[in-house]
Amino acid sequence: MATRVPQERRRRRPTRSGVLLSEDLIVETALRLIGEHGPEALSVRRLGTALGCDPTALYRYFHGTDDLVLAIADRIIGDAMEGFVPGDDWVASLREMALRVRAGYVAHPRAAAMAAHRVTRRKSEIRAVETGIGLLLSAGFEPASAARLYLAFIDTVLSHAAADAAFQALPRQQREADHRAWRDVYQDLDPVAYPALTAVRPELPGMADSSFEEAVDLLLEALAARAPAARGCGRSRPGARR
Amino acid sequence: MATRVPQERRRRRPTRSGVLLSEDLIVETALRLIGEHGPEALSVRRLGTALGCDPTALYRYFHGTDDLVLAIADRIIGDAMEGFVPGDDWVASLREMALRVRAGYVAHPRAAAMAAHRVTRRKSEIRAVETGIGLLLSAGFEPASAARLYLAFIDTVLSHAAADAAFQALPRQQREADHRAWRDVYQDLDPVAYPALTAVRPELPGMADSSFEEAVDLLLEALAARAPAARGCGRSRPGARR
DNA sequence: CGCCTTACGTCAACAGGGTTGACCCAATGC
DNA sequence: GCATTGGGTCAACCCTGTTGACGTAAGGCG
Repeated sequence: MATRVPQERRRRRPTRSGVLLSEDLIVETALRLIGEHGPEALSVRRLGTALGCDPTALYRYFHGTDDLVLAIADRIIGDAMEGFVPGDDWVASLREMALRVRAGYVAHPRAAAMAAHRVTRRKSEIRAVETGIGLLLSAGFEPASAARLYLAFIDTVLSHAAADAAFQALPRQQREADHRAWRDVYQDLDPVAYPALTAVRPELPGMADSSFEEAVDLLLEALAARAPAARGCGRSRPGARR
Repeated sequence: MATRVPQERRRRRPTRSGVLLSEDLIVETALRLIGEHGPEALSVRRLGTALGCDPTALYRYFHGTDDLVLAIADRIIGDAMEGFVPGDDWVASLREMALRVRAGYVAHPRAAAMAAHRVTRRKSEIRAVETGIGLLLSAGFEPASAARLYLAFIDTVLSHAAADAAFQALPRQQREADHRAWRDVYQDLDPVAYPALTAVRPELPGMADSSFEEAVDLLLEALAARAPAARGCGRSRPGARR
């Protein structure tokens, strides 16, 4: 099979059910499908029926599942960052970027779980990188530091977001089991063998919650502390948790 | 099918090829299989043939794929943390924990990619949590802070490790394409539309590398800065990158 | 020592997945 | 209006996890 996907103009023909396929329509349908019928709903075959076309028609638009996934990922990034304009405060701006990306991923857990660690090399991703590195440059970092630190920042954001998304993407049963684990298993431990866990026992149920914001805040504190145009050292926590 | 998995003693019978199955043997074989034949090699059926038994025999030992995955994950944690003893320097100790966990995950990419975000609720995981929280308590944090910050720390470590593992787990073709993206796509951008990216252009090929250590160092800096028994504010970078 | 129970290895089958090559119609360029 | 060929369709292949039924041999017990 020649999986040649010309992205020039195309010579589209209405599908059996009358729909005109397009890259955008496919990606949108994929996201809708995931949103409506849960994380497991994304498969070439189901996507085909949802679009009212033969599943294999998709191979005319994407080289394969992977290609489709990258397109979906870039769409999520684009939607999440839509309307975002970086403000004067670079720390606050990075923080908002982080929250937006995470929200976008959690809204599409299954897709995010597949795509979060990839390089989409598409429009929206490139724009986001441009914005982020721009913010660090505006903070006074050298180009080399800016690139390196942006990578550390965005990787943390993306991987945390992916973790949250992966958790959302679990079948309800497993999700609840993981959640209960902190209440159940970790509650009945031998105090002698596990003194630290015993000391923090009341806090353990909270371990099931996401640590996303705390992690981002810690990271931004460290960045602010390292910034040439420093924002001070001790007290620059950009936001309180909970 | 009654997926009842008694973990008491069992009444084992040699398999058709003469092997005596056991939970440990299955987990070890799974890890070996992944290590030898690549990330795609882990499937119930292949695991069955590797063990010299019918694939469905595994269901006598694990409730399903998920259960098996959790067992594998805990084994990885256990192997990675084997022989680790926390030292006097809590920052250095946390740093070593991070590096060990990451090394363990990257060594078993496919398994890690499936399991990194789960709560195994098994022996090795519990021991690791005990150690980590103990370190933060020893640093002088209140129990509530210790639990919360440990969560932020370990989630960052785990999700970064998972990201690295997920990348390793990609088919070679996709892995190389993602890697090349930073050299190719991101090199030929319009300087007017993308000033920041143009400013850091020489640094972009490095974006393909892992930012794990940088992120961990940033996080540990922030933790050290927040610690009651402070290690000082500005200059506590626990390790230099590269 | 030998029976009975039942754990557990095996087998066949099902539903779903991605991907392919062949087929052929109709939209487009000339 | 004709030739070209993009692209929608169909059938088929091989993979996956999971199940219920089946029977054999291991272990407890008399």
